[in-house]
Amino acid sequence: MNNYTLTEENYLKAIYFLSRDADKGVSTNSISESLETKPSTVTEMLRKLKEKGVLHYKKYQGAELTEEGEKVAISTVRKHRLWECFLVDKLNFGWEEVHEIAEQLEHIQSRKLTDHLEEFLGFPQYDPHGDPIPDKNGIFPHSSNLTLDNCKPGKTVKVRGVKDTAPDFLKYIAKLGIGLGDEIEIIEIEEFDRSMRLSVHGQELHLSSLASKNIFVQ
Amino acid sequence: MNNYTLTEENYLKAIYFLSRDADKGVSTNSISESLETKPSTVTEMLRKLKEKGVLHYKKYQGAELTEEGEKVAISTVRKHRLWECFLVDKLNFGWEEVHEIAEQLEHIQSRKLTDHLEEFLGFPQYDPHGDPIPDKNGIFPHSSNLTLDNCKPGKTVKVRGVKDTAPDFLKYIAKLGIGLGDEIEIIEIEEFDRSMRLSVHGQELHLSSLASKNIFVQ
DNA sequence: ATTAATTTTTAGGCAAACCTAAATTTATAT
DNA sequence: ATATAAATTTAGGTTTGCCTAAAAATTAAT
Repeated sequence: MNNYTLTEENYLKAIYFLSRDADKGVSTNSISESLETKPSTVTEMLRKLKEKGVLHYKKYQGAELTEEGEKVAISTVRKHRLWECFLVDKLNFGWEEVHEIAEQLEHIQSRKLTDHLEEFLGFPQYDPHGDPIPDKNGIFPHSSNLTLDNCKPGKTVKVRGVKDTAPDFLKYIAKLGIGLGDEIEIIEIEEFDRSMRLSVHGQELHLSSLASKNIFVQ
Repeated sequence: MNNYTLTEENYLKAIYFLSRDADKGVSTNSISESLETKPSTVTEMLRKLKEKGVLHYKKYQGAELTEEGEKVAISTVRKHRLWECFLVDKLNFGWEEVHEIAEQLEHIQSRKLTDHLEEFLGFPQYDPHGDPIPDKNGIFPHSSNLTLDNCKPGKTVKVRGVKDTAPDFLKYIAKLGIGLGDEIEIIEIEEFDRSMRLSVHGQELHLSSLASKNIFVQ
């Protein structure tokens, strides 16, 4: 998880954010725009990062992070947001002036530093801009409002929790084979009732919008 | 004063410290040793830094910082030591494990960050190793302000005076064999009461934190 | 004062990240 | 279906900071 250059971390972070919107591979051009480098530079970097095993990449097909790549990206996001908390809560910066400084601080390498900082700040769950802060295992606070019904077809998401913990509901989704940490692929959304066709563990199933609104995902 | 790369800052810092010992120009070899790079690399860098106006340099004559170069070096030292205070005082790091992290943090560029951090820490004058912290104008605290209780195990310091000159106290330390100009080596600091085990004239002795706070050292 | 040893510099290269310009592939429009 | 446009990749360069090996200057030793 260590041993990535500042530049590599920035590429991984950019791809991480871009892949939330576009649900195919992230395009060379979009990365180039986001990082303000030329597309040719991005191509070169993608080949290198693929070699390193942090992303999947095929010529002209765009990039997608591997698990390792996502770990690095999330760790960088975590550091960025914790430092923003520090700057605003402890050093009295305005929330609008901390981004640039946090861009530098997010690359400081010391796991222990990050964890101690988090403790010192009282384990904040959101940064001054309201963005969620992943914990040391890369888990985002699940009250982040992203529920399954907000996801688009084609997306694959991870179950992070449920809003209403009524036993009946828990039993219901358990029966369907949906549990914490499971990967759900959204195949289709029925327009008239917002119900969903999903794939979980290779099994296809159907979920009402009442249920999907109650499942927190990431 | 801005716009120096991480590497440049490290060269300037190294030359700054080396020039305290050697009072001629700082030699290529000593810099090379200090930074663990090859002498040829140093030569190249010296030419570049001379161009930038941060040091004087003539072939085979060694280097000396200009006023601007010293400013940059001192600013870097200031940042390093403030961050060390932060890590030890706020994040509960041990004083012996903070150097490496501070080496990274010292290169974060934001004047405002440094000054806010200093204020947040309560304008400390010495870092956890007992080294003086220059203020925002690059002025070091006069060393007569350093008291023994601010020094760390392993350090050897010289007695420069006492804060409170009550006769009882003077008699007390005289009895222990501590006098003006004496060299004191700090062997160990007892965590719970900040009392110290010292070595003076090869003799080992024990001193309360009340006493150590009253002794000026250098 | 020469020679030997040491220090420093020069010369030529390498890797990381960037660039421009040209070629190629994919997507779009008639 | 073909032509055009857009996106992407390839090819060849640049700068920063590092390296090794060889040459030159300085310092030390007889």
